[in-house]
Order: sequence, then structure tokens, then C-alpha cells
Amino acid sequence: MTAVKKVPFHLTNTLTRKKEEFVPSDPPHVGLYVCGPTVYSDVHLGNVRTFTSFDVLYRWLTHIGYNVRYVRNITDVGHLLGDAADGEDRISKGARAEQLEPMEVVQKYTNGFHAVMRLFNNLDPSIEPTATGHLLEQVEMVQRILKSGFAYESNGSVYFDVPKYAEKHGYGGLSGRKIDELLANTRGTEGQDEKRSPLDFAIWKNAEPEHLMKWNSPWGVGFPGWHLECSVMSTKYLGSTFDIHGGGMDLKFPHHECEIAQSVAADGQVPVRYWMHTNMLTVNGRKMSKSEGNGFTPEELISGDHKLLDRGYSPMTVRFFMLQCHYASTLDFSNEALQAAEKGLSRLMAATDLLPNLRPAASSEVDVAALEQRCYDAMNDDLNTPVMIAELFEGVRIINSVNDGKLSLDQEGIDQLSRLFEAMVFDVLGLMREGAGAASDRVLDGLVKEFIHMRAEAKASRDFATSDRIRDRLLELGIQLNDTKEGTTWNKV
RNA sequence: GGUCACGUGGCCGAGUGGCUAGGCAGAGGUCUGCAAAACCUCGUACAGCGGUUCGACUCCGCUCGUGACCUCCA
Repeated sequence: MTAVKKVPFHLTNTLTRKKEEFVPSDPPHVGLYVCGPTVYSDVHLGNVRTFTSFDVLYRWLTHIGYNVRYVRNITDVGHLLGDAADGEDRISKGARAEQLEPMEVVQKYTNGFHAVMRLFNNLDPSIEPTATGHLLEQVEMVQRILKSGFAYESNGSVYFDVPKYAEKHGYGGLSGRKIDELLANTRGTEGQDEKRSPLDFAIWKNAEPEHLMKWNSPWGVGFPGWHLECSVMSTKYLGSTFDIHGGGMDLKFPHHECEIAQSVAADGQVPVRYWMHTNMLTVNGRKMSKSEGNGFTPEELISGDHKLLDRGYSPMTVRFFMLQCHYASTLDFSNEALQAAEKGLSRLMAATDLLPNLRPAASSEVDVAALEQRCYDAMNDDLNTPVMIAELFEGVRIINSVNDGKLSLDQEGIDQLSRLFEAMVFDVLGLMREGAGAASDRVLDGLVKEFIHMRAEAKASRDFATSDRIRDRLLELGIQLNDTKEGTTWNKV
């Protein structure tokens, strides 16, 4: 048996816009940082897509033998709502609207976020730091940036001096921006008189009296700039230069650009070796976003209680739907696509469940190793889950054919295929079996078996009217009967 | 306006300079008392117009269309 080549992994580094071989700086350790949610409202499906993509990255790196430290933050300090600096941020606004303490808002939506992550079977990160838990470190980073001369204090706030930094180190490399173009496109300059350049961004912001979340600092009462927390927490836990930093495409500029500038200004180190950006989930071709209000919450998705949903879909259907598309492509959400995914997933799972019952042949007509190799190749090629899933469906065909006695597979081949499916379907893609199967509900199983028995008797006496009535009635109740050579089986539909 | 993507068969979505993606739906077939499931076969798709090439869906240019970022967003 030829050995399957499980490495090297390649990923598209958005810093270079090229697919590169992934070589960790300190193997087998890998440092992975992903920008987490701002917890001022419910997460929607677009957020879920991003975190699911990185969940698969985390699972894959782990699967091919790396020891991954996965850091994903919780942004629990509100960002200002606009440049107008009216002293209000999203969390404060939410707190006022819901008559809650800001930290109650934070807790509420953090809990909700965790519940959603679990619902979609996303693994917990190794560390989940919060911005409020790292105030001291953020103040210290501001001080280091001030000391390096790339920031200035103005009226109780501290701003990052973008033009000065750009002159020395260059700015905009990640997102492909040029300083002149950025300046030419600057809009809305009112309320920015504290800044020397409209491109400058706050790394510490003076708090208005009505601002709810604020802390003492060397520059007065205020709160940290919103790019700062990621710079602080990523480097604190992963080192001044770490392997992979991920996030949604919409964070590329300015958020990630600013992170790079801050780290270089503060510590003289380029913080990230590989940047990975996931694309957006769209609805009718438009980005799903909180501000557009076109997002579904997971509850609405499962219940189907939303004007754009024909009916509900299970979390695993949605996860599978997402993984049938490459992370770097936009994915358009539609009922038809969801329904297709639902059926495909059910076929994949049905075949997976057949694996333990396959009867081995003396010889094998199938090259399972080749299939396995194609799965590894697909995943190592920039996490190409759609191609890997396509290979899995080749496996489904094999499993069903063997089950039908149309193809022979020896015990070794069955074992190898079982291991492959176990690894890819459950460990790597992170899919789970859903719903009550026959084995999980003894009463139901007993009742259905009794009906199957009655129907068999009716069939034996060629009373097909009765046997069909039993089958049709059960189907109406969501129980599908399947006649096979070995007898009748059932499953929920 | 600037920058950058994308436009694949009924739908969703991979991919590649010449060789089958895959899923769902549809058609025909095998099996079955009939179904369901499963398996087999099928559609010759790559926005349009030029160019490069022996050959382009894949490279280049233009046109049209859509979207993202430039402001909080995954």
C-alpha cells in the first residue's frame, strides 16, 4: 500500500496574494489568531461562515499533525459609531436600548455567540481573550507607539500618525492602498480636528462624560482604539511574529492594516507571516451584514421563521452548504441551494452509516489510497473543501456499490475507507449526525418495527393495499420505510 | 470617484491552456408487487467582442453586468 502524503499545506497569503507553502516558524507549533465578534448584538449567519472556515483550518492543521494555539478574541469594548465622536459606541447604545449594564450586554451576546458556535459544531479556541481584560497591555502599547514617535496626543486622545509611519515603513500593503489615493478619497472631515491627518486613527480615545465604558490612563479617562486590542492580544499569546492571522475580508482595511502598523511602530516587528481572509456570505447577491439588516439568526434559520426562508434548515445542513464552497469565494444564500445541500448531506451521512455493515470481499477493485490521497491534496491546496467533498461523494458511490454487491472491497479497503470517512467527515469537516436515529429512540424504534412486521404480514398475504397504507401513513409522519434484500429498514425524513 | 474581485449548464458551486469536478433538480434504464433507496447512462456550461496560441472556459485587451472595500461590520 502506498503511503498517503499528508503534507505540505498550502494557503493563499493575502499579504502576497499568492498561494504559498505553509511553513510554521516553530514547528510543530502553529499560532493562529482570528478576529472574533463584537458582542453588541446577535451573530448572524455571515459571522458563522467566517468562524466555520477558520474552524476547518484549525481542524485541518491539527489533523495533519500541528500543535495549534488558536486565539480568537471577544471585542467587548464598543467602537465609536462614527467620526462625529458623540461619545456613544455600539455596546453603550445597546445597553441603553435594553436597559442593561454594558457588561450585561457583553455577557448576553458572548453567551449567545458561544451557543451558536456550539450549534454549528465549531471547536472552542485555545484562548478567548477579551479587550477589557487587556487594558493595561493596551495602554502600554500606546506608550510604546508614542515613544517610537508614530503617535501623538491630542486633547486627551492618542492618534496614530499614519503619514509619518507610511514614509518610514510603508502603509497599505495588505489591502493594496496608497496614501495619496486614500487622502484623495477622504470624506467627512468634520469632528476630526483633533487629528493631524484624516488617515490617522485613534489608539486611545478620550471619553465623553456620557460614555459608559471608560478607564483611567496617562492621557485621562478614555478607552482604547478599536484596532489595538487585536495587536495586543495576538502578540501577547502568540509572540511578536506569529504564523496565521485570519478574519473576514471586510476587516482587511482598515482594521488589519492598522494592526500591522501598530505592531511595527510599537515593537519593530512585522506581526504576521500569513494573512488569511474569508469571503462574505451574500443574500440575493448582497453582503449579509448587521447594518443592512439582511442577516438571519441561527434561530430563524432553524425554525424557518424569516421572510426569505421557505422553511427551516438544520445547523449541519448549513455547515455542509458552507463547506461546499471555497472560503475565498462569496457564497450566495438561497433556499434552493440549502435544499440541495440538505439532500447531499443526507446521502453522505447515509453512506457513512453503511460503512460498518459492508461485507468484505476476498479482493478489492477499488484504490482507496488514491481516493485518500486526493482528499489530502484537496485540503492541502488552500483548504479546498468543495473538491474534498466531491472526492467524498466518489467514496459514497463506492460504499453504495459495495453495499449493493456491485463492487468488491476487501477488509483492508473497508477499514481504510472507514478511517478516511471518520477523519474527513467528522474530524475535519466537523459534521455531526443530527436528529434521532433509529438507535437513539427505543420506543419509536420498537413501534416502527411493529408496523414493519404488520406490513410484512400484509405483504406476505399479498394485501398490498394495507401494506402501502402503512408505508404511506408512516411517511406522512416522517418515517421512511425502505425494502431491501435483508428486510425493511426505516429512517426519519 | 478610487482600488480590487467576480460573471461557469435549470439551481448551488470547483477547476484547468488541450484530458470527467461534485451536489441538487431533470430524462432514460437496472432492481422492486408498487414505491423509496442504490447503481448505470444522458445534457456537450464557461457574459459579449477582439487578440496571443497548433489549441482558451482557462492568458491579454476592451465592452457590458454584479459585488466588495474606501465608515462599524466576519
